[in-house]
Amino acid sequence: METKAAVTALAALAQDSRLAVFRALVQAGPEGLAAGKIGELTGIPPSSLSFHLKELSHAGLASSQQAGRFVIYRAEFEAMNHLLAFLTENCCGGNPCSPVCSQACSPSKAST
Amino acid sequence: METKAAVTALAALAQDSRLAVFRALVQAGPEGLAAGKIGELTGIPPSSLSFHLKELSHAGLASSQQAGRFVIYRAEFEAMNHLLAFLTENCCGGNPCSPVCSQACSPSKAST
DNA sequence: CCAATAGTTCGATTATCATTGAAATATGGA
DNA sequence: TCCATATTTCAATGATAATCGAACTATTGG
Repeated sequence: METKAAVTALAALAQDSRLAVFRALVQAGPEGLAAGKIGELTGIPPSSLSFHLKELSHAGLASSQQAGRFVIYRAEFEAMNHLLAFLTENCCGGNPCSPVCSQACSPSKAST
Repeated sequence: METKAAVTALAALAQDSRLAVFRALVQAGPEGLAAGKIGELTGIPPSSLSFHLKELSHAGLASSQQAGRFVIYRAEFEAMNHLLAFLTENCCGGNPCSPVCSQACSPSKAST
């Protein structure tokens, strides 16, 4: 991941509403959430929400899919992983170290 | 980690110069870098650099220590880990999953 | 085709942030 | 003490971002 993409992604997350939206999507998992449901969970008004969802999508951290009248949004887990990896890349000059070793979630195999 | 701290940390990283500075600090490891050295590595002019270092420190992502004429800056690895954990917290609703499992650096024990 | 539901776009306003030269401060050595 | 080196503060400027009501588009069912 290049610097520019990382900055864009970080900027997308560096905002109250968008961080709340993104975390909701992460917690929802691969099934995603309809825009309306996100609004319900976060209390963000529709026009603002749409704006923020577009930002997240544009940053590559979320994707959308039309499903009838609804638009389903999903977290882009791979982009997220790339971002985390970028932030800690070559930690401590590549020498054996332990400062930064995040363990995001259960390492078990996906059940979906 | 609460939302506010996370937004502050993300905002601190969501900027070209600061991201470059932070990554340099991560790669430097626990020994840190003098401000001048960071300027040398990144090409950021002193006044700008000082501004950005203050932002990173204020966000809790870096710390500083006076050492003679120099000021040594270090990445705050623990804050970083908390941030990464916060972003992926309760991933997929806590169910066994694999979407987000970053492996930041060698899991071996620190040698420092 | 019409009404209802789901989301998005637009636009005007407000607020916040990045940049950097010049001046100030701090430290160490002769 | 005095100078050179290292870093920070100040202040003015320019640029970018957040907010949200109202109007618009899209889809479904009757």
